[in-house]
Amino acid sequence: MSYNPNEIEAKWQKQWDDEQAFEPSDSHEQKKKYILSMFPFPSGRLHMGHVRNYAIGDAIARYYRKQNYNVLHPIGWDAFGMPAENAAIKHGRHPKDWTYSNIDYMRGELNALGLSFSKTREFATCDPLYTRWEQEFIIKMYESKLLFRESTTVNWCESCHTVLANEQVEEGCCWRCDNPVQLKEMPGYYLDIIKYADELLNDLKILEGKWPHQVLTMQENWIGKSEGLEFEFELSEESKAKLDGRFEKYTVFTTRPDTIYGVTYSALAAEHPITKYLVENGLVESEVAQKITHIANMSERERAQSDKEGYSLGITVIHPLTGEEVPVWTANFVLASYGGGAVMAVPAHDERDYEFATKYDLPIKRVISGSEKLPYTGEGELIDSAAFTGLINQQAKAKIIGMFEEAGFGKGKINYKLRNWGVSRQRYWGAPIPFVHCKHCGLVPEKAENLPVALPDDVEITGEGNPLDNHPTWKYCDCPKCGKAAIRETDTLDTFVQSSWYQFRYATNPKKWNEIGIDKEDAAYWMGVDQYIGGIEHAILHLLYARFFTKVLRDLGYVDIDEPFERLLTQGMVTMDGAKMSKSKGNTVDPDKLIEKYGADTARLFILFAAPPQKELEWNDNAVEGAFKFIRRLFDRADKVTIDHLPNIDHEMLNKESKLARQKVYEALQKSGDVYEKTFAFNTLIAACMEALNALDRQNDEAVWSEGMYVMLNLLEPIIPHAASELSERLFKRANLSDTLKIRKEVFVQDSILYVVMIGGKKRTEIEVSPSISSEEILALAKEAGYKWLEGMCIVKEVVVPGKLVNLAVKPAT
RNA sequence: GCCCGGAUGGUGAAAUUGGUAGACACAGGGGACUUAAAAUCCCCCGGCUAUUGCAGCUGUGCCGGUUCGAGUCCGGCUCCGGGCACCA
Repeated sequence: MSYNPNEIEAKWQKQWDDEQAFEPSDSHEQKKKYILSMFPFPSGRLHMGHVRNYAIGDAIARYYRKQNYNVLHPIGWDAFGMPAENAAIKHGRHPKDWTYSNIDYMRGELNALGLSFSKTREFATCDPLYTRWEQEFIIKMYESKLLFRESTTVNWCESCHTVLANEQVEEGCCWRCDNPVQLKEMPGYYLDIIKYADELLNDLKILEGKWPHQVLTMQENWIGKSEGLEFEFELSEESKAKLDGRFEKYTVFTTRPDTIYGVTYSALAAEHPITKYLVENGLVESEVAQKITHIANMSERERAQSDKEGYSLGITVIHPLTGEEVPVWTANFVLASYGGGAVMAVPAHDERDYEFATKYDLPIKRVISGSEKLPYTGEGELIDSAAFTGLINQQAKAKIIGMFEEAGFGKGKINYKLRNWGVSRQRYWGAPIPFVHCKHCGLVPEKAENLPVALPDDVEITGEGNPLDNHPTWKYCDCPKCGKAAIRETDTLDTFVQSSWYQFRYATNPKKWNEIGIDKEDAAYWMGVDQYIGGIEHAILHLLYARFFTKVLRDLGYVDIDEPFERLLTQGMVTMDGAKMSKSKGNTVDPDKLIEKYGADTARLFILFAAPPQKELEWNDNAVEGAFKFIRRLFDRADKVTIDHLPNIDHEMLNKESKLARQKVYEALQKSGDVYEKTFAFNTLIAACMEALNALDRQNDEAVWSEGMYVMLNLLEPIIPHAASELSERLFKRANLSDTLKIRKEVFVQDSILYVVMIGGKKRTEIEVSPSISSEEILALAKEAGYKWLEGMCIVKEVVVPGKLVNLAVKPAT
C-alpha cells in the first residue's frame, strides 16, 4: 500500500471531529485520567517546543483512552499579556483582535497535528467569562486578608512599564523583555504567599518521586526557609538622644544565635528607618550621607556585584547579654527586604561580616572552636561565651533561643527568602482588579452582580502610561457601598494569576461555566492532574503560583485538594545547531511546513523518537526523513497481512525466524506499559517496534505478520494516530485499536540459551545450551569451550548467572 | 561562591538498575535492481594491530577503589549545562 499522509490525516481529523471522539464522559463513575500539557500563549504561530509538548501529552492521553479511562485532555489559551499590547503599539491592532485571530490560526495548527483535545472545554483566559470568576476569587482573597494593598519598593521594568514579582526578575532583568529592573516605591496589590510558605515547602515531600528532583530543589531553595532568633538591640542612651528620642531599639534576625557572644558590631540597610533618619536630619557628615543615598538608589543586583561598603553611623547599641556597647554601621550587603534590614555582625564566624570587619578594621572575636582559620562557619564548641561556654554550637543555639524567650527580649523565628506575590500590573491587556477607590469608604470590592469588571474596547494604546488610567471615562464609577462617585482601580492582574487556576476550570463541566467558576464535585473527580507536561522554565514561577492558588482555593472552600499536579514531566528544549530555536537566531523550523511536507505523524514520530522527552532535542532534517520512511514501510508491509483479526498461532510449529519475530513483537508490547505510564521513553518503544518490524521482515509466516501488525499498530496509535488508524481500519476494522492485548508467555520460551563465557572477566566465547541444563553441566561445557584460555591457569572462582553468562576467575597456575 | 543535573562511536541515542557496551536510527562506505536517477533491498560501519584463516589488544570525561564481573556502586578531580546569587 502507498502512504499519502495529507489525505489520510485530513480524513481522520474530520472523522474525529464528526464523532466528537475526544470529549470526556460527564459521568463520574469511570476511572479517570487528567492529562494536561501547559497551555500556550497565543503568539501567532506554533513553534517546535509546542509541538513537542503536545505530542507528548497527546500520546499519553490516547494511551489512557485505549485503556478505557475517561480522559480529560483539554487545551486553552493563556491569552492576556504584554505582547498583545506591543502588537497594538507596533501595528495599531487592537489587543483583543490580535489575540483572538492568533488563537484562530493556532487552533488550526493544533488541529493539523491531530491532537486529541476536548473541544468543548477550550477557553481563552481573556474571555470575560473567565475574568468574571477570577475576580470573584480575588475579592474572596481580599475578604480573607490574603490579598492586600500596600506601598513598597517594587521591581519596575521601564520597557514594559510595569511592576514585576520577585520571581519574574531574572539576573536583575525582566523575565520577558530582558531589560534591567529598577526599584521604585509604589502602591500595589499583594497575595500573601508567605502565609503558605511552610505548607508549600512541606508538601514538596508529597511530590517526591513524582516531580523531577530538580524542580523540587529549585522550589525549596526559592522558599528559602531559615530558623533562628529574632531579638532587639536597644540603643545606648547617648544614641537615643542623638536620634531625638525617636528610636529606642531595632530588631535583628540571626540564624546563628550560638555566635552571639562574638558580636562586635551591628549593620543596618541603607533603607533602614534609623539610617534614613540620620541621613535626612544631617546627623552624619554630608559626604557620608551622599554615599548612603547612593547605595539606597542602587538595585539589589548592583549592590550584589559591588564590593562591601559601609559607614559608621556614630551610634551604638547595647549587647543584650554582655551589656557592652556595640558600634552601628550601615552596610551595602544588608538587604532591607529581609529580616528587618538589620543584622548583628559576628566577623569571626560569618564570611560577609569578616570581609567587612577586615576592610574597616573592626574587632573580631572568636567564640566557636574549630579551624584556626577565620572566618570559621562550621560546627564546634563555644568558647568565651559566659554560661554557654563548652556547649556544642547546635545545642547552644536552642539554649540561647530558650533563654531569650524566657527573659522576654527575643524569640525563635522562622524567616523565608520567598516574598509576597505582587500581582498589580500597570497594563491594559489583563484582568482588571475588581476594586473601587472611594473617598468615603476606602477600598471597596465590586459587587458580585457587577462582575466581571470588563475592559473597555475603545482604548488608545501608545506605550505611554497605563491605558486604563488614561481612558476618558472608564475609571469613573459609583462606589458599590455608598453609591457616591468613586474611581475604579486601573491596575490589572499579573497573567500568572490566570494560569494558576485554569486546571480547575477545565475540570469544571462547561455546561456550568456560566453559573460557577469551579464546580467542586467535578474538580473532586478530575483533580489532581494525573500528568502535567511543560517546560522547565516554569519550575518556579507558574508551578509555585499554581500550587499556592490551589491551597488558597481549598481554604476558601472551592476545592478539596492540596496539590494540583500529581505528576510532572519537564520536557527539554528543541535546539538546532546546539542553540535554542528562536526567530532572532534564524534557526527555526516551521511546524506548518513540516506537516505539509511529511504530515503530522512524521513530525510526532520524529519528535518522540529523537530523544527522551526530558532531554534536549536537536533538530535533524535527515532523521525526520527517517521517521517518514518508517511509516511508509508500515504501509508497504501492510500487504503481508492476510488475516483481519488476531490469529491463533501454534508457536511450536514456527521456524526460528518467525519465533524471533514474535518475540520482538511481544517485547515491544511488554515495554509499552512502562513507557506510557512511567518512563515516557517513547524513543525506546519506537525502537522496539522498529526491531519488531525488522524481525518480521526476515520471515514469511502470514499469521505472524498479521499478529505483528495487529500489535504494533495498537502500540503506535498514540504516537502516529492517523497512520495507525488508517492501517487498522484497512487491515483489522480497527479492532486492534480498542483491544487490550495480552502478553503470550510462550514466545519468550527459548529452545536453547546462549551463555557468554567469560574468563578472567573478559568475554571469550559463547555456548548454546538447553534451558533445562544444570549449573554443573554449564560449567563443564564452558570449561570445554574455553580450554584455550584456561591452559596454564587455575580457576579461583566459578560464577554462573542463570540464563546469561559464566565467569571463571583465574590466576596463573604455580 | 553555593545547590542541582550531565559527560557513552562521525551524530541522536540504547543498555532489564552490578552481568555480552553501542540496540534502534541518522550520516558515511560498498553492492543489487535501473538506460539513468529516485525509491527499494542487501552488506560493512568505536579505535588500534593482524588479515591467508581464525583472531588479539583497547575502549563509556580523568585518577583510584570495591567486586568473579563496573557505563552502572564508592572516593577524589576535570569539563559542560541549569538554578540561586551577599537572605545574616
